[in-house]
Amino acid sequence: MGLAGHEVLAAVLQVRAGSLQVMLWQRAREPHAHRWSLPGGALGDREDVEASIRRQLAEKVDVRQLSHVEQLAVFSAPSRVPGGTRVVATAFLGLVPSSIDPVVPGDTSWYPVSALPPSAFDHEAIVRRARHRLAAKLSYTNVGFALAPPEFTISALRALYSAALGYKVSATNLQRVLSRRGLLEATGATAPPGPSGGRPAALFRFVSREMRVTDPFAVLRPPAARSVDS
Amino acid sequence: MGLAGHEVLAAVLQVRAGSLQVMLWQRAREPHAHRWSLPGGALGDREDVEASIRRQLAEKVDVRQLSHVEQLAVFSAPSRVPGGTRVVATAFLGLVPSSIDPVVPGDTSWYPVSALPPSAFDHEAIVRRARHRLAAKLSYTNVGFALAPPEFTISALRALYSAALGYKVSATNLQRVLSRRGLLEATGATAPPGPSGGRPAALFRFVSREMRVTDPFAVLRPPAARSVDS
DNA sequence: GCAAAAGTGTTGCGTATACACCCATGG
DNA sequence: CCATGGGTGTATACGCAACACTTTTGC
Repeated sequence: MGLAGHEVLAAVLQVRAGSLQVMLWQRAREPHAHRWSLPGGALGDREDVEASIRRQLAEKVDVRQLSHVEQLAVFSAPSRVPGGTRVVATAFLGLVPSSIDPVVPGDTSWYPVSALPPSAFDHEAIVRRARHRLAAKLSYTNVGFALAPPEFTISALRALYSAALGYKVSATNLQRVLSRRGLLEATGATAPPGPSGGRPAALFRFVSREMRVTDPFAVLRPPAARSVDS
Repeated sequence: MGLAGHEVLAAVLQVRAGSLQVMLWQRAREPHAHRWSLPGGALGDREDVEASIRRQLAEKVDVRQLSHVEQLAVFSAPSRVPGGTRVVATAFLGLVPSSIDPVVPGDTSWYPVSALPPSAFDHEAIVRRARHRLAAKLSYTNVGFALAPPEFTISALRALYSAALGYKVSATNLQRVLSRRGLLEATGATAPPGPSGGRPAALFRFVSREMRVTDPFAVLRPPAARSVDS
Protein backbone atom coordinates (compact mmCIF):
# COMPACT_ATOMS: atom_id res chain seq x y z
CA MET A 1 0.00 0.00 0.00
CA GLY A 2 2.62 2.55 -0.86
CA LEU A 3 4.52 1.89 2.37
CA ALA A 4 8.04 0.88 1.63
CA GLY A 5 11.56 1.28 2.83
CA HIS A 6 13.38 4.08 1.14
CA GLU A 7 17.12 4.15 0.81
CA VAL A 8 19.55 6.56 -0.76
CA LEU A 9 22.65 5.40 -2.62
CA ALA A 10 25.51 7.24 -4.21
CA ALA A 11 27.93 6.39 -6.97
CA VAL A 12 30.89 8.46 -5.81
CA LEU A 13 33.27 8.88 -8.73
CA GLN A 14 36.83 10.10 -8.82
CA VAL A 15 39.64 9.95 -11.33
CA ARG A 16 42.38 7.95 -9.60
CA ALA A 17 45.56 6.67 -11.16
CA GLY A 18 44.38 7.64 -14.60
CA SER A 19 41.04 5.88 -14.51
CA LEU A 20 37.54 6.73 -13.42
CA GLN A 21 36.83 4.85 -10.21
CA VAL A 22 33.85 4.36 -7.94
CA MET A 23 33.79 3.97 -4.18
CA LEU A 24 32.38 0.61 -3.03
CA TRP A 25 32.20 -1.24 0.24
CA GLN A 26 32.11 -4.96 0.75
CA ARG A 27 29.05 -6.39 2.44
CA ALA A 28 29.81 -8.57 5.44
CA ARG A 29 26.34 -10.05 5.84
CA GLU A 30 23.49 -11.49 3.80
CA PRO A 31 21.91 -10.66 1.54
CA HIS A 32 24.63 -10.55 -1.03
CA ALA A 33 27.41 -11.11 1.50
CA HIS A 34 30.91 -10.37 0.15
CA ARG A 35 29.54 -8.54 -2.83
CA TRP A 36 30.43 -4.90 -3.33
CA SER A 37 27.85 -2.22 -2.90
CA LEU A 38 27.35 1.52 -3.07
CA PRO A 39 27.46 3.63 0.09
CA GLY A 40 24.14 4.85 1.40
CA GLY A 41 21.38 3.78 3.74
CA ALA A 42 17.87 4.37 4.92
CA LEU A 43 16.22 7.75 4.46
CA GLY A 44 15.72 9.40 7.84
CA ASP A 45 12.42 10.86 9.00
CA ARG A 46 13.58 14.44 9.17
CA GLU A 47 15.69 14.78 6.06
CA ASP A 48 15.15 14.94 2.34
CA VAL A 49 17.03 12.59 0.04
CA GLU A 50 19.90 14.94 -0.64
CA ALA A 51 20.50 15.72 3.03
CA SER A 52 20.32 11.99 3.65
CA ILE A 53 22.93 10.98 1.12
CA ARG A 54 25.25 13.68 2.39
CA ARG A 55 24.80 12.44 5.93
CA GLN A 56 25.44 8.84 4.93
CA LEU A 57 28.49 9.70 2.90
CA ALA A 58 29.89 11.55 5.87
CA GLU A 59 30.47 8.15 7.43
CA LYS A 60 32.74 7.22 4.55
CA VAL A 61 34.48 10.42 3.59
CA ASP A 62 34.82 14.00 4.67
CA VAL A 63 31.76 15.62 3.12
CA ARG A 64 33.65 18.79 2.36
CA GLN A 65 35.60 16.70 -0.13
CA LEU A 66 32.49 16.13 -2.22
CA SER A 67 32.72 18.67 -4.99
CA HIS A 68 29.35 17.85 -6.51
CA VAL A 69 26.24 15.83 -5.73
CA GLU A 70 23.17 15.38 -7.90
CA GLN A 71 20.15 13.11 -8.17
CA LEU A 72 20.31 10.41 -10.79
CA ALA A 73 17.07 8.46 -10.72
CA VAL A 74 14.80 6.24 -8.67
CA PHE A 75 15.37 2.51 -8.81
CA SER A 76 12.22 0.73 -7.79
CA ALA A 77 11.94 -2.78 -9.19
CA PRO A 78 9.82 -4.58 -6.58
CA SER A 79 12.40 -7.31 -6.08
CA ARG A 80 15.53 -5.22 -6.35
CA VAL A 81 16.34 -6.03 -2.74
CA PRO A 82 15.34 -9.47 -1.49
CA GLY A 83 13.54 -9.79 1.84
CA GLY A 84 10.24 -8.99 3.43
CA THR A 85 10.23 -5.23 3.07
CA ARG A 86 10.26 -3.61 -0.31
CA VAL A 87 13.03 -1.03 -0.74
CA VAL A 88 12.97 1.86 -3.18
CA ALA A 89 16.24 3.65 -3.83
CA THR A 90 17.06 7.18 -4.85
CA ALA A 91 20.44 7.11 -6.57
CA PHE A 92 22.91 9.99 -6.62
CA LEU A 93 26.04 10.90 -8.48
CA GLY A 94 28.84 12.21 -6.28
CA LEU A 95 32.18 13.59 -7.40
CA VAL A 96 35.53 14.01 -5.62
CA PRO A 97 38.43 16.05 -7.02
CA SER A 98 41.39 13.98 -8.12
CA SER A 99 43.68 15.92 -5.80
CA ILE A 100 42.15 14.34 -2.73
CA ASP A 101 42.73 10.87 -1.40
CA PRO A 102 39.94 10.44 1.12
CA VAL A 103 40.52 8.27 4.14
CA VAL A 104 38.00 5.46 3.85
CA PRO A 105 36.97 2.68 6.23
CA GLY A 106 38.57 -0.74 5.97
CA ASP A 107 35.72 -2.39 4.13
CA THR A 108 35.71 0.34 1.53
CA SER A 109 37.81 0.81 -1.57
CA TRP A 110 37.87 2.17 -5.10
CA TYR A 111 37.33 0.23 -8.33
CA PRO A 112 37.59 1.31 -11.94
CA VAL A 113 34.10 1.69 -13.37
CA SER A 114 35.17 -0.35 -16.36
CA ALA A 115 36.10 -3.36 -14.21
CA LEU A 116 33.65 -3.62 -11.34
CA PRO A 117 33.85 -6.47 -8.86
CA PRO A 118 30.73 -8.62 -8.29
CA SER A 119 28.19 -6.01 -7.26
CA ALA A 120 25.23 -6.23 -4.94
CA PHE A 121 21.62 -5.72 -6.00
CA ASP A 122 21.20 -3.34 -8.94
CA HIS A 123 24.23 -1.27 -8.04
CA GLU A 124 26.04 -2.00 -11.26
CA ALA A 125 23.21 -0.39 -13.21
CA ILE A 126 23.42 2.64 -10.97
CA VAL A 127 27.13 3.00 -11.63
CA ARG A 128 26.51 2.78 -15.37
CA ARG A 129 23.94 5.50 -15.08
CA ALA A 130 26.29 7.71 -13.09
CA ARG A 131 29.07 7.23 -15.57
CA HIS A 132 26.84 8.11 -18.47
CA ARG A 133 25.48 11.19 -16.74
CA LEU A 134 28.97 12.43 -15.96
CA ALA A 135 30.13 11.97 -19.54
CA ALA A 136 27.13 13.86 -20.87
CA LYS A 137 27.49 16.75 -18.46
CA LEU A 138 31.20 17.14 -19.14
CA SER A 139 30.32 18.31 -22.62
CA TYR A 140 27.58 20.83 -21.89
CA THR A 141 28.25 22.03 -18.34
CA ASN A 142 31.25 23.08 -16.27
CA VAL A 143 31.26 19.92 -14.08
CA GLY A 144 34.89 19.54 -14.92
CA PHE A 145 35.59 21.63 -11.84
CA ALA A 146 34.34 18.79 -9.69
CA LEU A 147 36.95 16.38 -10.98
CA ALA A 148 39.84 18.83 -10.98
CA PRO A 149 42.08 20.16 -8.20
CA PRO A 150 41.82 23.88 -7.36
CA GLU A 151 44.66 24.58 -9.77
CA PHE A 152 45.90 22.40 -12.59
CA THR A 153 47.75 22.36 -15.88
CA ILE A 154 45.93 21.80 -19.14
CA SER A 155 47.67 18.44 -19.51
CA ALA A 156 46.38 17.34 -16.15
CA LEU A 157 42.89 18.48 -17.07
CA ARG A 158 43.13 16.64 -20.35
CA ALA A 159 44.01 13.46 -18.47
CA LEU A 160 40.96 13.90 -16.22
CA TYR A 161 38.57 14.44 -19.10
CA SER A 162 40.06 11.51 -21.00
CA ALA A 163 39.66 9.19 -18.04
CA ALA A 164 36.10 10.29 -17.34
CA LEU A 165 35.00 10.14 -20.97
CA GLY A 166 36.87 6.98 -21.84
CA TYR A 167 38.60 8.37 -24.91
CA LYS A 168 41.46 10.70 -25.69
CA VAL A 169 40.71 14.40 -25.63
CA SER A 170 42.96 16.93 -27.32
CA ALA A 171 44.59 19.32 -24.85
CA THR A 172 44.65 22.07 -27.44
CA ASN A 173 40.96 22.01 -28.17
CA LEU A 174 39.94 21.35 -24.59
CA GLN A 175 41.66 24.55 -23.54
CA ARG A 176 40.05 26.47 -26.35
CA VAL A 177 36.55 25.26 -25.71
CA LEU A 178 36.69 25.87 -21.98
CA SER A 179 38.36 29.25 -22.41
CA ARG A 180 35.92 30.47 -25.03
CA ARG A 181 33.09 29.61 -22.72
CA GLY A 182 34.71 31.62 -19.98
CA LEU A 183 35.11 28.64 -17.63
CA LEU A 184 38.87 28.72 -17.29
CA GLU A 185 41.26 31.41 -16.12
CA ALA A 186 45.05 31.42 -15.76
CA THR A 187 46.38 31.83 -12.24
CA GLY A 188 49.59 33.41 -13.50
CA ALA A 189 51.74 30.77 -11.84
CA THR A 190 53.41 27.90 -13.65
CA ALA A 191 54.15 24.31 -12.72
CA PRO A 192 57.75 23.06 -12.74
CA PRO A 193 58.67 21.05 -15.84
CA GLY A 194 59.19 17.29 -15.68
CA PRO A 195 62.56 15.60 -15.19
CA SER A 196 63.22 15.59 -18.90
CA GLY A 197 62.66 19.30 -19.33
CA GLY A 198 60.06 20.98 -21.43
CA ARG A 199 58.32 24.26 -21.18
CA PRO A 200 56.76 24.79 -17.76
CA ALA A 201 52.96 24.54 -17.87
CA ALA A 202 50.78 27.45 -16.87
CA LEU A 203 48.34 26.82 -14.04
CA PHE A 204 44.64 27.35 -14.51
CA ARG A 205 41.58 27.29 -12.35
CA PHE A 206 37.85 27.10 -13.00
CA VAL A 207 36.23 30.53 -12.73
CA SER A 208 33.24 29.07 -10.93
CA ARG A 209 32.93 25.93 -8.85
CA GLU A 210 29.15 25.84 -9.00
CA MET A 211 27.44 23.61 -11.58
CA ARG A 212 26.30 25.66 -14.54
CA VAL A 213 24.96 24.78 -17.96
CA THR A 214 27.34 26.29 -20.49
CA ASP A 215 25.86 25.13 -23.77
CA PRO A 216 22.20 25.70 -22.99
CA PHE A 217 20.61 25.58 -26.42
CA ALA A 218 22.53 23.66 -29.03
CA VAL A 219 19.88 24.66 -31.50
CA LEU A 220 16.53 26.38 -31.31
CA ARG A 221 17.87 29.23 -29.29
CA PRO A 222 15.57 32.08 -28.42
CA PRO A 223 15.82 34.71 -31.17
CA ALA A 224 18.37 37.21 -29.95
CA ALA A 225 19.38 36.42 -26.39
CA ARG A 226 22.49 34.32 -26.27
CA SER A 227 23.52 34.21 -22.65
CA VAL A 228 20.33 32.78 -21.19
CA ASP A 229 20.78 29.61 -19.20
CA SER A 230 17.82 29.80 -16.78
CA MET B 1 13.30 4.73 10.04
CA GLY B 2 13.19 4.72 6.27
CA LEU B 3 9.60 3.55 6.15
CA ALA B 4 7.53 6.09 4.29
CA GLY B 5 4.68 6.37 1.90
CA HIS B 6 5.76 6.54 -1.69
CA GLU B 7 3.67 8.18 -4.36
CA VAL B 8 4.15 8.75 -8.04
CA LEU B 9 3.03 11.96 -9.75
CA ALA B 10 3.02 13.06 -13.35
CA ALA B 11 3.07 16.43 -15.00
CA VAL B 12 1.23 15.51 -18.20
CA LEU B 13 1.88 18.22 -20.77
CA GLN B 14 0.16 18.93 -24.05
CA VAL B 15 0.06 21.87 -26.43
CA ARG B 16 -3.59 22.94 -26.48
CA ALA B 17 -4.99 26.05 -28.08
CA GLY B 18 -1.54 27.39 -28.76
CA SER B 19 -0.18 27.08 -25.26
CA LEU B 20 1.59 24.44 -23.23
CA GLN B 21 -0.87 23.07 -20.71
CA VAL B 22 -0.75 20.62 -17.83
CA MET B 23 -3.40 18.22 -16.65
CA LEU B 24 -4.60 18.92 -13.08
CA TRP B 25 -7.42 17.68 -10.91
CA GLN B 26 -9.14 19.58 -8.14
CA ARG B 27 -8.92 18.08 -4.66
CA ALA B 28 -12.26 17.61 -2.98
CA ARG B 29 -10.92 16.90 0.52
CA GLU B 30 -8.33 18.09 2.96
CA PRO B 31 -5.46 18.52 2.97
CA HIS B 32 -5.35 21.29 0.43
CA ALA B 33 -9.03 20.98 -0.48
CA HIS B 34 -10.03 22.81 -3.67
CA ARG B 35 -6.44 23.23 -4.71
CA TRP B 36 -5.28 21.72 -7.97
CA SER B 37 -2.94 18.78 -8.00
CA LEU B 38 -1.08 16.44 -10.32
CA PRO B 39 -2.50 13.01 -11.14
CA GLY B 40 -0.85 10.07 -9.43
CA GLY B 41 -1.12 8.02 -6.29
CA ALA B 42 0.51 5.46 -4.05
CA LEU B 43 3.12 3.11 -5.38
CA GLY B 44 1.79 -0.45 -5.43
CA ASP B 45 3.64 -3.40 -3.93
CA ARG B 46 4.17 -5.25 -7.17
CA GLU B 47 5.08 -2.47 -9.58
CA ASP B 48 8.01 -0.17 -10.17
CA VAL B 49 7.49 3.58 -10.33
CA GLU B 50 7.05 3.73 -14.08
CA ALA B 51 4.49 0.95 -14.17
CA SER B 52 2.75 2.69 -11.32
CA ILE B 53 2.44 6.08 -12.96
CA ARG B 54 1.15 4.46 -16.13
CA ARG B 55 -1.44 2.57 -14.13
CA GLN B 56 -2.53 5.69 -12.28
CA LEU B 57 -2.75 7.77 -15.41
CA ALA B 58 -4.94 5.13 -16.98
CA GLU B 59 -7.65 6.32 -14.63
CA LYS B 60 -7.49 9.77 -16.17
CA VAL B 61 -6.71 9.17 -19.81
CA ASP B 62 -6.28 6.39 -22.31
CA VAL B 63 -2.70 5.32 -21.72
CA ARG B 64 -2.15 4.68 -25.40
CA GLN B 65 -2.48 8.42 -25.83
CA LEU B 66 0.69 9.01 -23.82
CA SER B 67 3.39 9.48 -26.39
CA HIS B 68 6.23 9.72 -23.89
CA VAL B 69 6.87 9.19 -20.19
CA GLU B 70 10.09 9.78 -18.29
CA GLN B 71 11.30 10.17 -14.71
CA LEU B 72 11.97 13.70 -13.54
CA ALA B 73 13.18 13.57 -9.96
CA VAL B 74 12.36 12.61 -6.41
CA PHE B 75 10.66 15.19 -4.22
CA SER B 76 11.25 14.35 -0.62
CA ALA B 77 11.03 17.34 1.70
CA PRO B 78 9.89 15.79 5.01
CA SER B 79 6.89 18.09 5.28
CA ARG B 80 5.92 18.23 1.64
CA VAL B 81 2.67 16.50 2.49
CA PRO B 82 1.11 17.34 5.87
CA GLY B 83 -0.14 14.52 8.07
CA GLY B 84 1.14 11.63 10.11
CA THR B 85 2.85 9.63 7.41
CA ARG B 86 5.74 10.99 5.48
CA VAL B 87 5.29 10.81 1.70
CA VAL B 88 8.09 10.74 -0.84
CA ALA B 89 7.17 11.37 -4.46
CA THR B 90 8.72 10.27 -7.72
CA ALA B 91 7.74 12.80 -10.35
CA PHE B 92 7.33 12.06 -14.05
CA LEU B 93 6.99 14.02 -17.23
CA GLY B 94 4.24 12.78 -19.54
CA LEU B 95 3.44 14.02 -23.04
CA VAL B 96 0.29 13.83 -25.17
CA PRO B 97 0.20 14.70 -28.89
CA SER B 98 -1.70 17.88 -29.70
CA SER B 99 -3.97 16.01 -32.07
CA ILE B 100 -5.69 14.21 -29.21
CA ASP B 101 -8.29 15.61 -26.86
CA PRO B 102 -8.41 13.03 -24.11
CA VAL B 103 -11.66 12.46 -22.29
CA VAL B 104 -10.96 13.39 -18.69
CA PRO B 105 -12.99 13.03 -15.48
CA GLY B 106 -15.13 15.92 -14.25
CA ASP B 107 -12.71 17.08 -11.58
CA THR B 108 -9.88 17.20 -14.09
CA SER B 109 -8.90 19.89 -16.56
CA TRP B 110 -6.02 21.54 -18.36
CA TYR B 111 -4.24 24.75 -17.39
CA PRO B 112 -1.50 26.72 -19.15
CA VAL B 113 1.79 26.11 -17.37
CA SER B 114 2.38 29.84 -17.36
CA ALA B 115 -0.80 30.54 -15.40
CA LEU B 116 -1.33 27.75 -12.91
CA PRO B 117 -4.23 27.83 -10.47
CA PRO B 118 -3.50 27.54 -6.73
CA SER B 119 -1.61 24.26 -6.59
CA ALA B 120 -1.45 21.61 -3.90
CA PHE B 121 1.73 20.64 -2.06
CA ASP B 122 4.90 21.09 -4.11
CA HIS B 123 3.18 20.37 -7.40
CA GLU B 124 3.97 23.75 -8.86
CA ALA B 125 7.68 23.04 -8.52
CA ILE B 126 7.17 19.72 -10.26
CA VAL B 127 5.44 21.41 -13.18
CA ARG B 128 8.28 23.90 -13.47
CA ARG B 129 10.74 21.06 -13.56
CA ALA B 130 8.75 19.24 -16.23
CA ARG B 131 8.54 22.33 -18.36
CA HIS B 132 12.23 22.95 -18.14
CA ARG B 133 13.07 19.36 -18.98
CA LEU B 134 10.83 19.42 -22.03
CA ALA B 135 12.37 22.64 -23.31
CA ALA B 136 15.87 21.25 -22.90
CA LYS B 137 15.09 17.95 -24.61
CA LEU B 138 13.40 19.63 -27.56
CA SER B 139 16.78 21.01 -28.58
CA TYR B 140 18.94 17.91 -28.33
CA THR B 141 16.56 14.98 -28.81
CA ASN B 142 13.67 14.09 -31.10
CA VAL B 143 10.97 14.47 -28.37
CA GLY B 144 9.12 16.71 -30.76
CA PHE B 145 7.37 13.57 -32.00
CA ALA B 146 5.62 13.30 -28.65
CA LEU B 147 3.95 16.68 -29.02
CA ALA B 148 3.07 16.34 -32.70
CA PRO B 149 0.28 14.48 -34.51
CA PRO B 150 1.25 11.55 -36.74
CA GLU B 151 1.36 13.93 -39.71
CA PHE B 152 1.70 17.68 -39.67
CA THR B 153 2.75 20.72 -41.65
CA ILE B 154 5.92 22.60 -40.79
CA SER B 155 3.81 25.57 -39.69
CA ALA B 156 1.92 23.40 -37.26
CA LEU B 157 5.17 21.97 -35.92
CA ARG B 158 6.57 25.44 -35.55
CA ALA B 159 3.54 26.42 -33.47
CA LEU B 160 4.07 23.38 -31.21
CA TYR B 161 7.74 24.14 -30.63
CA SER B 162 6.99 27.80 -30.03
CA ALA B 163 4.35 26.99 -27.46
CA ALA B 164 6.51 24.46 -25.66
CA LEU B 165 9.62 26.64 -25.65
CA GLY B 166 7.85 29.90 -24.91
CA TYR B 167 9.42 31.86 -27.76
CA LYS B 168 9.03 32.10 -31.51
CA VAL B 169 10.86 29.53 -33.57
CA SER B 170 11.57 30.03 -37.26
CA ALA B 171 9.77 27.52 -39.47
CA THR B 172 12.56 27.66 -42.02
CA ASN B 173 15.30 26.75 -39.61
CA LEU B 174 13.22 24.26 -37.68
CA GLN B 175 12.65 22.28 -40.84
CA ARG B 176 16.31 22.43 -41.77
CA VAL B 177 17.61 21.33 -38.42
CA LEU B 178 15.18 18.43 -38.07
CA SER B 179 15.70 17.36 -41.67
CA ARG B 180 19.47 17.43 -41.51
CA ARG B 181 19.37 15.29 -38.45
CA GLY B 182 17.21 12.81 -40.30
CA LEU B 183 14.26 13.14 -37.93
CA LEU B 184 11.69 14.35 -40.43
CA GLU B 185 10.40 12.86 -43.67
CA ALA B 186 7.80 14.11 -46.15
CA THR B 187 4.71 11.93 -46.54
CA GLY B 188 4.15 13.14 -50.10
CA ALA B 189 0.66 14.40 -49.29
CA THR B 190 -0.25 18.04 -48.82
CA ALA B 191 -2.69 19.85 -46.56
CA PRO B 192 -5.43 21.99 -48.13
CA PRO B 193 -4.71 25.74 -48.08
CA GLY B 194 -6.58 28.05 -45.73
CA PRO B 195 -9.68 30.06 -46.70
CA SER B 196 -7.58 32.94 -47.97
CA GLY B 197 -5.52 30.79 -50.30
CA GLY B 198 -1.83 30.23 -50.21
CA ARG B 199 0.36 27.39 -51.30
CA PRO B 200 -0.76 24.06 -49.85
CA ALA B 201 1.61 22.85 -47.16
CA ALA B 202 3.43 19.56 -47.49
CA LEU B 203 2.82 16.99 -44.75
CA PHE B 204 5.65 15.54 -42.73
CA ARG B 205 6.09 12.87 -40.12
CA PHE B 206 8.80 11.96 -37.63
CA VAL B 207 10.91 9.07 -38.87
CA SER B 208 11.02 7.53 -35.42
CA ARG B 209 8.63 7.87 -32.51
CA GLU B 210 11.07 6.55 -29.93
CA MET B 211 13.07 9.01 -27.81
CA ARG B 212 16.58 9.37 -29.16
CA VAL B 213 19.39 11.76 -28.42
CA THR B 214 20.20 13.54 -31.66
CA ASP B 215 22.93 15.93 -30.60
CA PRO B 216 24.91 13.61 -28.36
CA PHE B 217 28.17 15.47 -27.95
CA ALA B 218 28.01 19.19 -28.43
CA VAL B 219 31.74 19.23 -27.93
CA LEU B 220 34.38 16.77 -26.80
CA ARG B 221 33.24 14.14 -29.21
CA PRO B 222 35.18 10.91 -29.42
CA PRO B 223 37.88 11.27 -32.08
CA ALA B 224 36.33 9.87 -35.23
CA ALA B 225 32.98 8.29 -34.48
CA ARG B 226 30.13 10.66 -35.10
CA SER B 227 26.99 8.58 -34.79
CA VAL B 228 27.55 7.29 -31.27
CA ASP B 229 24.73 7.93 -28.82
CA SER B 230 25.12 4.92 -26.57
C1' DG C 1 72.21 22.75 -29.66
C1' DC C 2 68.79 19.12 -29.05
C1' DA C 3 64.88 16.84 -27.13
C1' DA C 4 60.69 17.41 -24.64
C1' DA C 5 56.58 19.52 -23.26
C1' DA C 6 53.36 23.58 -23.57
C1' DG C 7 50.80 26.83 -25.89
C1' DT C 8 49.24 29.70 -30.10
C1' DG C 9 48.09 30.70 -35.15
C1' DT C 10 45.84 29.26 -39.04
C1' DT C 11 42.87 26.81 -41.82
C1' DG C 12 39.04 24.06 -42.96
C1' DC C 13 34.66 22.14 -42.17
C1' DG C 14 30.15 21.40 -40.35
C1' DT C 15 26.14 23.39 -38.67
C1' DA C 16 22.98 27.17 -37.59
C1' DT C 17 20.90 31.82 -38.71
C1' DA C 18 19.02 35.39 -41.69
C1' DC C 19 16.93 36.92 -45.57
C1' DA C 20 15.70 37.07 -50.16
C1' DC C 21 13.46 34.86 -53.67
C1' DC C 22 10.50 31.45 -56.00
C1' DC C 23 6.12 28.39 -55.80
C1' DA C 24 1.17 27.24 -55.55
C1' DT C 25 -3.21 28.25 -54.41
C1' DG C 26 -7.94 31.32 -53.64
C1' DG C 27 -10.39 35.17 -54.83
C1' DC D 1 -3.15 39.24 -61.33
C1' DC D 2 -2.82 40.11 -56.61
C1' DA D 3 -2.71 38.63 -51.88
C1' DT D 4 -1.53 34.88 -48.91
C1' DG D 5 0.88 31.33 -47.02
C1' DG D 6 4.69 27.62 -48.08
C1' DG D 7 9.29 26.21 -49.32
C1' DT D 8 14.15 26.68 -51.14
C1' DG D 9 18.67 29.01 -52.34
C1' DT D 10 22.34 31.54 -50.88
C1' DA D 11 25.23 34.36 -47.96
C1' DT D 12 27.00 34.80 -43.49
C1' DA D 13 28.48 33.75 -38.85
C1' DC D 14 30.16 30.90 -35.41
C1' DG D 15 32.39 27.09 -33.09
C1' DC D 16 35.13 23.02 -33.09
C1' DA D 17 38.91 19.84 -35.13
C1' DA D 18 43.32 19.30 -37.00
C1' DC D 19 47.88 20.44 -37.58
C1' DA D 20 51.79 23.20 -37.98
C1' DC D 21 54.66 26.28 -35.67
C1' DT D 22 56.59 28.92 -31.84
C1' DT D 23 57.94 29.17 -26.88
C1' DT D 24 60.40 27.63 -22.77
C1' DT D 25 62.57 24.61 -20.20
C1' DG D 26 66.41 20.40 -18.89
C1' DC D 27 70.36 18.12 -20.32
